[in-house]
Amino acid sequence: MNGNGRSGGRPTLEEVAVRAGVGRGTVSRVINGSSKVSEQTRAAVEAAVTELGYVPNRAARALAANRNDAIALVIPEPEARFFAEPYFSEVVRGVGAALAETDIQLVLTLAGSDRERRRLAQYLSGHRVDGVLLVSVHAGDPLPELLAELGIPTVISGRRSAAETLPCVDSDNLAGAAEAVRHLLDRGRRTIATITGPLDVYGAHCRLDGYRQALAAAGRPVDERLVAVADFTEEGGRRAMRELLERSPSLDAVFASSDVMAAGARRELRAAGRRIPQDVALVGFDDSVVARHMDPPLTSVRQPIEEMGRTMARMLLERVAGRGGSSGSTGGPAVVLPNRLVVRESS
Amino acid sequence: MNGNGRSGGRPTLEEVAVRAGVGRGTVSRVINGSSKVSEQTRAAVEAAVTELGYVPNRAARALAANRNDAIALVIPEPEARFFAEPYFSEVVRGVGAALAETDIQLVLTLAGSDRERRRLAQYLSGHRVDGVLLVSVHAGDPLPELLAELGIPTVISGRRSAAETLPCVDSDNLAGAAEAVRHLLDRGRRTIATITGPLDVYGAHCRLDGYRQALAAAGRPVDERLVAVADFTEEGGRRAMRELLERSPSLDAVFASSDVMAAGARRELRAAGRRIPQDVALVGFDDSVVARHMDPPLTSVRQPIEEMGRTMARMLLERVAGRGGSSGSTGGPAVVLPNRLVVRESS
DNA sequence: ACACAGTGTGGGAGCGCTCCCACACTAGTC
DNA sequence: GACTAGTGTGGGAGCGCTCCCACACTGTGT
Repeated sequence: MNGNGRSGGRPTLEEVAVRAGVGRGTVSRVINGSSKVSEQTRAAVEAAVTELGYVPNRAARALAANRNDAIALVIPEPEARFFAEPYFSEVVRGVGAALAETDIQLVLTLAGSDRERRRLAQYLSGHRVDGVLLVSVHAGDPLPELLAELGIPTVISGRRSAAETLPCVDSDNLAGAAEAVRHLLDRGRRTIATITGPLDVYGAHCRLDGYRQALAAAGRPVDERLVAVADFTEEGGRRAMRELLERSPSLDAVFASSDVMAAGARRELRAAGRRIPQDVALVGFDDSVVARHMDPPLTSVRQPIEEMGRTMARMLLERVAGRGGSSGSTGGPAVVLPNRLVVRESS
Repeated sequence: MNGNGRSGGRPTLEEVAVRAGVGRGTVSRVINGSSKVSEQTRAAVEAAVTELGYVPNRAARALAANRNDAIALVIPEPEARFFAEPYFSEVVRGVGAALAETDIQLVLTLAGSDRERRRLAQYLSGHRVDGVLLVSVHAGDPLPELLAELGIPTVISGRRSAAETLPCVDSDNLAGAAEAVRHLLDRGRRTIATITGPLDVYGAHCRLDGYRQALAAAGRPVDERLVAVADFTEEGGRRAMRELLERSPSLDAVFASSDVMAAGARRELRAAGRRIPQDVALVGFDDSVVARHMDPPLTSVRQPIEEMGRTMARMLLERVAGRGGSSGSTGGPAVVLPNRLVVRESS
């Protein structure tokens, strides 16, 4: 047992106080940026802090203040979709950026099975974090309600329905999809099909609505035979494309609700001897690595994922800070960020 | 101000003790699985814990025990290479898996600039995590030494040199590269070129060595004109490919030290009118999304990244637990995991 | 002269745990 | 029967903070 870090270890508040010739309370006030400290005293304390290299002990602070200076990012691990793409890293980066200025830790939590998710709720109830960020929550997930009951501030990514009640950050799926379709129309495409995600996923639903609205706005009728529902997988995209080609052989453009499905569609189009973009223009959604490296590179709708992460973190911090008081935010708790079309050679 | 969680809030150790009709010390012993508790008492305490739904307060425990039950995963944020690929998610997943059984938190830390990294060291020393996982550390990075000085157990991913002194987990870059080259030889390729990463990166160096050794083992001379050094970027790969084609127009295979560079090489090969794999076989390294979605799909060396993460976490936990004692591990602190070649249509 | 609010400051109490010493009780030894 | 060693247990002390009450000390109004 060598030095356990106590004897001669990190300086404590008390030691700083002695050094500065003031009381503990005063040092605490300075550290926490409280008012009511004379300029002179503050300077003396700050000097002592610097000299001693004082860093507050997080655990002690948490214990005394009943606050943790930590938030959790809960990730539904089995969700291949979330993990596969830059999505994950970008969200993390955004959240990290928002937290960089503050003194708040990011605790990562992988919630795999349903059992693990329940365990997680208990874990979180140990009041180890001040708030929770929930990514890609499904409609039936019990976690959000559980957290609400526990009184833990929560922000989720992506609305679960049009009437989302929880604070959340989403991208404008409808507008993004509409822009993609408008782009295809502008390029002179006449028969634009779409491959959607599962329609019980709200985001997928919105993208389909965007497709419809863009066509309607251009005075085009929406032919339901040009709509194929898939499941966000490559194989699903492929199957959907096959269906579409059978139903409407004359199509000259496809808007897929995800890049991965677009990749599947591309394969099927190739197999059918259609050239991209000469015969059929193809647009995806997500602007993932897949899009950039596809052959030809895929035009895709880019979500501001990093910014979404940043926004989520900021919203959560606001909520954590203002807990109990009037939540403040006027209107709904949903922030919707704009998407942007990245045009490449596939359209 | 509604309930602040104190009045009638979470039960404390004391309350459990009263309920079970024992002392605080005894409950603590049961909670921490200590020996020296009679079976009867243990049962009584466990019953009380369940009835009350007791969850230990992490902060209090940390404060009293001078331990945190948390480790940090430090990520060099600006490293596009780390962030771009599934690498990140897979490491996190592996680390998460190793931690799932334990009660240890994963704190994510993004260290951007060098300044931020220094701040981080202080942060880590004050915000007390029990250990640190460092991913993709460069040769000149001061962080590992800083952490050693602070006495914080550390495990890094990837050796920085052949004589790595820190505990680390790496994949067998040399063997992986050798396998890739052997595969090309088996396919009957005669003139195999390679595109390497920057040779001051140890891993890149190893991959080049693997290339050389595989050729040597097959009794082939190594022609230095078939070696082009790049920088792990797509554009770099492209330039390197151009060079190679100029120097050795008759090459019929290329082993690139990363998928991204392979993607660049592929573009250049296409531009030069070479078909893949008929004219030139192409093999990458990393088995990233890029590889799977390339056209044709890219044969690539797959690193067991998730397992590396798991191993790192386990090593760290071991070190955290056995701090001060004889570190135990026989021999070096480096664990090297095997790579695996994933064969696809590009070769 | 008095009371009074306002401003800075010191320090007690306590957050919920772990550590460890003290103690009761048992069982074996001389 | 007193002495030791071992086993299970209770509870004091303290980890390093924040919270908040008490106390100067000042200035203003009566």
